[in-house]
Amino acid sequence: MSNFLGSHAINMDAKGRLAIPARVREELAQACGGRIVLTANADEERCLLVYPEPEWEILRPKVEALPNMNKAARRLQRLILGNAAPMELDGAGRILVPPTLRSYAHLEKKLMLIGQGKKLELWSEERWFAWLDESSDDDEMPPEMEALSL
Amino acid sequence: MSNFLGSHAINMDAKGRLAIPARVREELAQACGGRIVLTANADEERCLLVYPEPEWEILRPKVEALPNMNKAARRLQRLILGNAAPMELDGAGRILVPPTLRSYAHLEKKLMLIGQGKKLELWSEERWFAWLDESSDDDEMPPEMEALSL
DNA sequence: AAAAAAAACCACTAAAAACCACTTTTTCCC
DNA sequence: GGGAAAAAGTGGTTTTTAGTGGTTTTTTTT
Repeated sequence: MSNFLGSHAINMDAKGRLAIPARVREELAQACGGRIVLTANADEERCLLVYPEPEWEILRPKVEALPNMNKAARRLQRLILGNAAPMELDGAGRILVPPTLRSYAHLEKKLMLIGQGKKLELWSEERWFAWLDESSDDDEMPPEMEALSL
Repeated sequence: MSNFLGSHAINMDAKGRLAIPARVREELAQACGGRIVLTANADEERCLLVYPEPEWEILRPKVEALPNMNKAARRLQRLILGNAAPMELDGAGRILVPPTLRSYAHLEKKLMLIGQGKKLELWSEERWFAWLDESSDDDEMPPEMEALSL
């Protein structure tokens, strides 16, 4: 199973194409033959999520099965399913980010690609660094997190 | 079974015709030979729902069978059944949205078609983006959702 | 029967996707 | 450490396909 780590600065060209860094490209080739699904992140951080297709196919049914008379569940479904874009890397190892996703995550030229284990996150560089600077206003931790010893 | 994903910007012409994006058109052709049912969404979001006919025929009896001494159930029935419009794509892959549904969902020229798994949602572009910007005022999550790891 | 509206058909324009070539950076070997 | 070769990243061009708009024919209504 894929295990994405580290962060990479990348540039998007005028057509919305972005070259996946070679290291990541190799991992993607192995995990899914370059077949990925790009979608919106559901929480308040406006970034995109990059799933290898097999990973996405684990997540998708869970999201579709949520009880959608519930408002929070509907929102998650609309964001995750409603923004999902399956795609393949082109001959030069690039992907074309659809305009709707580009504007959702406020992507301009300079981007950051962040490894997150089974998936990757794609941020506007500006927003990534702004987020890093945010005070981690002490939110409630789930018990699994309380028990961690880093 | 059909599995609609992603969002598409589309324009409705002066006659109320709207061209289904080619990707979606292919999925519809496969799922139902282009035979769909268009109806109103029942929750507070004023959008339309697009069902492939087989999918609709699974849903319809369930809605009809609801115990309609209940006010919420009656409302659901009136909206879903009372607005349902079966139709087929025309030769150019377009559908003609009935005027009543057009006004229900406040559809003007610019629309968004949102994949939601077994169905699609059709929004006024303006309303879709307004909804995206809404704060996800922390509604109660169903337990299935609490347990998700995206 | 005529006129108007709706539906089906056809043609043109624009945008997206695939292809190709060049430049820059990195790595390996001398 | 320098040079050469290979790989990676970037940009442009061409071809195909999708979207848009107009026209004609058929049906319905007055």
